[in-house]
Amino acid sequence: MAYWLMKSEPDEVSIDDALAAPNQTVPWFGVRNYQARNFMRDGMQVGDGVLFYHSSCPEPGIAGLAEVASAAYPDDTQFDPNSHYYDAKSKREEPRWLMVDVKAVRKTRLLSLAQLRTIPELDDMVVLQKGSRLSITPVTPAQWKTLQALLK
DNA sequence: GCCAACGTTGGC
DNA sequence: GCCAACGTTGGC
Repeated sequence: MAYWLMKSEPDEVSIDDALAAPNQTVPWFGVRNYQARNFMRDGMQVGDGVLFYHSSCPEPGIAGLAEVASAAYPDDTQFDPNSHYYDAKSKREEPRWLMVDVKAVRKTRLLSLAQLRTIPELDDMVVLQKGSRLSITPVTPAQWKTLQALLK
């Protein structure tokens, strides 16, 4: 069992959108970073815990809890010339980009980035490191436990 | 809108 | 393989 933080722009897919989706599950399309892809491909397992993070919005922070609901599989948007996520260099026989399904568990109070930075136990969280931009980052069991207590 | 930080591309 | 130039992310 592993834990992850996954960023989503609420204008695109918010925790409310995910909760309203069929089976509270959304495909996590649009990841175009190799490190993040590799986390999905090599690190994630069905049932892993997910912190649903809202980014690029007025108040960025953790907005909900979710879980990994599928293994990694090809992200079809890479083959769609009309998609913002189209990648002309990716071939169907050898898809470059993958996604997983994410099932929303519940909405939480918004634990803002500013608040997260004040919690000493979370100092080492990857997402809080200077210059961190990765849209998917690992979370340690200790960090997860701390956050669960805060988000009860 | 600004800009720091990081990732990717491509010439050499 | 180096590295400059460019593109993107994302907080502010």
